[in-house]
Amino acid sequence: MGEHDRGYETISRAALPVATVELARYLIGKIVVRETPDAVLSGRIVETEAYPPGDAAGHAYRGETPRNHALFLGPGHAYVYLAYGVASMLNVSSEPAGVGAGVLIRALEPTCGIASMQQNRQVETLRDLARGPGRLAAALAIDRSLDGGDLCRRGPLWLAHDGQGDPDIGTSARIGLSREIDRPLRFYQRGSRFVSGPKALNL
DNA sequence: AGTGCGATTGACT
DNA sequence: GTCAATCGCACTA
Repeated sequence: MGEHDRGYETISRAALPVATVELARYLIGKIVVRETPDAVLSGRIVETEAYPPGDAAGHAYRGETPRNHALFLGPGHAYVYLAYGVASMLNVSSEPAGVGAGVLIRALEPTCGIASMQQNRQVETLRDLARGPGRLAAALAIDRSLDGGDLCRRGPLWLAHDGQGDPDIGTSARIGLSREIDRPLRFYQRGSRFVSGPKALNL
């Protein structure tokens, strides 16, 4: 491993919580690494949402389809889909293989490859590069071609530990849903300015 | 085969 | 604060 990725280490499958809500909390403070032929991009996860089994707002609620197949892989696989025909969304699959559930990654604090992210987003402001799920995917050049990928191995897209201590985690209702709107399944790093949503939701 | 609808974003009043 | 853009996919017929 070289300086270009700050020596990040992969997160083993065994280390990932299998349960969706636990995984959503666990991922706060972890690193998403994106490797392209041109650059290595990474950011610290500051906001997630859990979509556990049986959740009427989850994409797996009506059973497995070609689109949501990746949610049914074991923990630690990428589920990427296109929302509103405009924005790609990155999720981490959870629960044992055959059970459809996952965690949406909603915001990152950029750590490496910031110049490339600015190029990908056509935006300069550090705070706005990956604040929001669609922006995050755009910043890291994530699209459906990464759907189903293994996030526990080095490759085009993977998860890493960072050296920091455990962050202070806040909880709230999820954002942008029309169903199951009151469940406290959104998690975020308290006080982080890289968290999306109304500012009242990052206290 | 046709239709309706988002786990959003950015531009505008 | 409101609102349109945009398209893959699940659902209905």
